[in-house]
Amino acid sequence: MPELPDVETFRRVLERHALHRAIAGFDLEAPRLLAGIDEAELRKNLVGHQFDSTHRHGKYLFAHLDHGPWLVLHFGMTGEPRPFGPDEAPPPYARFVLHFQDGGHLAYIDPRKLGEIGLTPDPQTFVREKGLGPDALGLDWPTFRALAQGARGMVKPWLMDQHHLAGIGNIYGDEILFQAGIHPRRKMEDLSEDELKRIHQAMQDTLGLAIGAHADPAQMPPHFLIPHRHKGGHCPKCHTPLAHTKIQGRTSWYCPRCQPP
DNA sequence: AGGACGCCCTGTTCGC
DNA sequence: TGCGAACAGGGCGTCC
Repeated sequence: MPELPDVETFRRVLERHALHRAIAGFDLEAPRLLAGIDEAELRKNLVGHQFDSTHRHGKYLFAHLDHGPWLVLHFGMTGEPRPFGPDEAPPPYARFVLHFQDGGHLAYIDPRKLGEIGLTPDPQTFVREKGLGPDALGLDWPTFRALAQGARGMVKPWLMDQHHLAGIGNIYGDEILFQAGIHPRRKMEDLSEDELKRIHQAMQDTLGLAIGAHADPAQMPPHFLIPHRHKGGHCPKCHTPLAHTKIQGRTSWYCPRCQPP
C-alpha cells in the first residue's frame, strides 16, 4: 500500500488524530520494527510527551515531539496507522500501539513487519543520512530534468530508486509510465526531452489525483491503470489486454499498445 | 554501474 | 477440493 499518496494520506490521519494528545505509554509487539533505537530509549522519548506537527518525505512519515526529536515511520509493504477509541479493541496486526492520556489510541498495523520505526533529530538529517532524493510531489520540471540528465538504465527502476526521487513505488511507477505512454523498460538515456516532460507531468498529475482519492483504488479516476492492474485486466484507454513483465523482481503492468517498447 | 536475485516477514492467490 | 508454490504496493545487500 504505502507509496507517496498513501503515506500522504496517513500523514493527514496523524495530523487529525495524533497531535496535541499526551502519550501515556505504548505497546510494541514487534521489536524488530525498531531501527537504530531500543525500546527503552523510544519509551523515554515518547511517554509524557506529545506530537505537535507532521512531515512527509517520500514514503517516510515524521511526527514532531514537543521536546525536539521526530518519530519516523516507514510502512514497508503492508503498514498503516489506525486510530481507535478508548473502548475499542486494537485492530488485527497492531504491532505498535500508542496510548494517549485521554484514553484513545493510535495503532501502527503491519502484517508483514517490514516497516520501520525510529527517531531522528529532524527530517532533513534523516533524508541526508538515508541518501533520499527530493520528494516526488511538487517536484518542478527543471529539477526533474536535472535529475534525469545523465541517468542510465531502465526508466521504471530509475523512478522507483528512492535515491533519485523519493516516493514512487511499484504501483505508482506503473501508473505514471502508463499515463505518460512510456514502456517500463525504455532506457533513460534514450528518452527525448518531450518524453521526459510527459513523465514529469504524469507524475505530478498522478500523485495529485491519487492523493485526492485518498490513495483508495476505488476512488481513482476512470483513466487510471491501478484498478485494472491484474490478470485479465484491460487498458482503460484502448481496451487492449494489459501485459506484464518482471523487472528486478517486481511485476510491471503496462499497455502494450499505449506503451510501445 | 546496471540489473538480477535473495532475504527479511506473513497473508492471500494461483495452479496443478 | 486441497495443498504447496508463487506472489504481494519496500529496502537492502551481494554477485556478475
